[in-house]
Amino acid sequence: MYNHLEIEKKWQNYWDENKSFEAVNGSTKPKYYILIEFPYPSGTGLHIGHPRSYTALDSLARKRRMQGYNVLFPMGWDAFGLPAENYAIKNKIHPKEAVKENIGTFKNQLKNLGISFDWSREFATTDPEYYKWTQWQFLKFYEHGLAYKDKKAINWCVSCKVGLSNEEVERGHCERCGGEVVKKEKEQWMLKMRSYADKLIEGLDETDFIDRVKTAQINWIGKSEGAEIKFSIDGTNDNLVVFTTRPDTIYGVTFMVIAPEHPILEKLKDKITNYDEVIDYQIEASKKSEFERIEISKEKTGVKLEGINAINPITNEKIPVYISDYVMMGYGTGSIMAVPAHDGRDYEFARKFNIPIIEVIKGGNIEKEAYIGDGEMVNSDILNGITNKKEAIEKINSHLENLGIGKKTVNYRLQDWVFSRQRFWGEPIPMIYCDDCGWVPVPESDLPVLLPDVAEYEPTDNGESPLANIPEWYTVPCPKCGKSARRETDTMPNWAGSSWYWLRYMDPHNKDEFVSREALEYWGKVDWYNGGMEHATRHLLYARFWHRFLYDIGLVPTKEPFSIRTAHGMVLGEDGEKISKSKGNGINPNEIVSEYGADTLRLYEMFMGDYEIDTAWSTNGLKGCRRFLDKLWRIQEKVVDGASFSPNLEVSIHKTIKKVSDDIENMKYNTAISALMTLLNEYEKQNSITKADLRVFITLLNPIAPHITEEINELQSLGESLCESSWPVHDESKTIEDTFEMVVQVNGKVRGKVKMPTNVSNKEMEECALSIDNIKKYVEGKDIVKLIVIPNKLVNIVIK
RNA sequence: GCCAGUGUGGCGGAAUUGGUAGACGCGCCAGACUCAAAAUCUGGUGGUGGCAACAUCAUGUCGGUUCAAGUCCGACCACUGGUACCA
Repeated sequence: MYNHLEIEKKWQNYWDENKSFEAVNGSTKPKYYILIEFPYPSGTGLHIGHPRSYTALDSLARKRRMQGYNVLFPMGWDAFGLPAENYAIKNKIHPKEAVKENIGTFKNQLKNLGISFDWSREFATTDPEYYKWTQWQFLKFYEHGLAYKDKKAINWCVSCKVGLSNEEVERGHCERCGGEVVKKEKEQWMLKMRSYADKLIEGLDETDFIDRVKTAQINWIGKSEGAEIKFSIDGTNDNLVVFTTRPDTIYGVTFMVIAPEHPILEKLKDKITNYDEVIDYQIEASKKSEFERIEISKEKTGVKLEGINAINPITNEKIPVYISDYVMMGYGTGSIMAVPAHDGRDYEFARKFNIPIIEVIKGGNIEKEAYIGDGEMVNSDILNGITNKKEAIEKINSHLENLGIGKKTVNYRLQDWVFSRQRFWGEPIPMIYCDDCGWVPVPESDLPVLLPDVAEYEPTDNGESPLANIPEWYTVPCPKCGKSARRETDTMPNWAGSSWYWLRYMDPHNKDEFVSREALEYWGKVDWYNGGMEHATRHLLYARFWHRFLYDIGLVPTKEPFSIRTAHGMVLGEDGEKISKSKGNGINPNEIVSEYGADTLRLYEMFMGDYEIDTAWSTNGLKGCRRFLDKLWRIQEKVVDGASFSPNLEVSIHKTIKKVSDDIENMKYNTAISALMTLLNEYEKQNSITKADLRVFITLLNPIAPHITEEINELQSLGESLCESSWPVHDESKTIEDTFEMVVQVNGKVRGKVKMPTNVSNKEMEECALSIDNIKKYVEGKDIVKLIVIPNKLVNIVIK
């Protein structure tokens, strides 16, 4: 048994005092930038899941340093956000006080884990010196026309009283509080992320993100190619433009549907004879929350617009127009051409409202259901007889284009980023509204726009930010004309500060620029970025958009911010369930560290399973890891002088160097550790081991269990401290055993095993295989059809 | 519905990418040490049959390819996460 409390503190102090992990800008060593998502410093401290990703990337950082890299492995705090604000409301203290306290707790916990962060670069997104530059970058978006204010029906969380982006809504509920989300018309600052949709898709080619992250992003952006087609309204000059991915089915259009909120209704109200009914339906639809619209209304509802008809531009037939909430204003054009024969929703609607159904693709039975498969085109004039969908679409597209009634277009699921939050604890949006000049940006020299020190942080009931209650804060002279004007009182979303933080780490104390050009050029891309899967369509998308914009305006030298992106699995409770307060299945990292030591916790979290996959916590498993470290501690009794490996350990050592080196690169820490366990078991069987044997072992283990390995290194005087040593390199020729166990199969079943010298000829293997008693038993009296020999592995005898 | 992931002993999980299924760890059983316990050490440990050698079954299910399949192909089932009247 060793005293982990003493040893771990000792080495943590050593690293601090020696600045062992500080990165140097402009060093001649090759650079390597490792990043983990900085945490939100909550009041409850570190979660047992945090050390999993932190240790993994810490191990990589420590290995890279030993491999001679100038490693940047920074840490900071994503400290704006609702929890701090809610805490402040409850306890009547300024959120910045709560944040300060929580950061202290977190930092202390991280230090106790021995994570090799470069603390000299630490900052929080709530530091005015930092958010000054977040505001500055917002002004750049504004300057380049990518930030605009618009009145839009946005997602509104009823209980937080705050607008949310699409990315923040989960199944119709607020992702933070779980409260109901409704649509609400509100003036919002928006960032034109949609115009970056293609760049965000293409940019993925320049990254090494794991596939499931790439797929999640591509799906979220939701690119869909199709056509816009103009349908005129009979007897008017008005048109309805629809978006469709299947223009080839246009001959099957028997009605149109428009969203209840569609602006054309207002325009046509004099022609619509049942306008009262329309209004009733609109009111009904607006009362439904997004959630209800999806979950409850399986049954199609709608109202026919009496008194008007649309004209199918290709057949010139009159078709009815309906409003229905199954068509959304927010996607496409808010109106569709309905092809009931070949679309499930249109089919349902047509059945309910007794609308004719025209088959245009052969292959299904339209009496029973809509047919969505491929087939021969029928009832389609110029398209008749075509069986290839692509061909049909191309033909009709060019036909429509020639007639001037349609054109190819692309639609995206991705929306512009709703960038306003009606909250106190966020970066103030640096804009001023003047009655005469309109929106005027705050001059750069006036940045940062600081948050005021006040006592009340409650949002107002009319949906305004708490800042709207503070006239002495928001009343300012217009920067343009000097007249009294009003600051924007909304603040930025929580995602703003995390959309460029990796850049600031490169040059965190710069007072003149958000980051210097030299630092940007030197550090380039983040080489390896790790974070949770839950951020694949949120933070990671915002961050890439933001960075790409900075690239486009020449502020950063790389198109994409991150090269490798990995995602860790969650640590589940001992019961296999997601850890939550209500289940009471939480594990306190502080207790684990003080009882078993940081090395044990680190080792266990790396050993518990595949890094990418969720795994249940097991205190017994943890104890097993401590047992391994105790064994390592005891192995010191066997050490004798010796500068080379023990001859009977040499092969195992070289194999282990290779295995551990490869496994760390591939995030397969669990098998790296099991290889080390196997090697230690071998060491234990020896009467003595050399200093070289021990030194290489603790060097390989050091990235994962840095404290105990440094201590043993010092106690046994094995060499300079491990954090200043080099990573061992294996000798391939020494990884080969001189014997192997030959497996002998008969018809693919293992029937015998025998030890053979490595690299014997195929012939010798065959002969030896056939001489085994148990094999003879099977082979006797049978014909040998084939003999398959895999050198240094097996012989398979195929008999008949 | 669609997209992604997962499915292997009592448990967490391995399997060199088509070549000994179950590495390593946990748990359990037996033994050693001890007055005793803990700790530690040694041995055993997928099921079934057998004293044993060995045989046989076994990687969610069913089928296929192959000398050989956890791994490849085809159908399906279950769970988890994401997403959704997306036209």
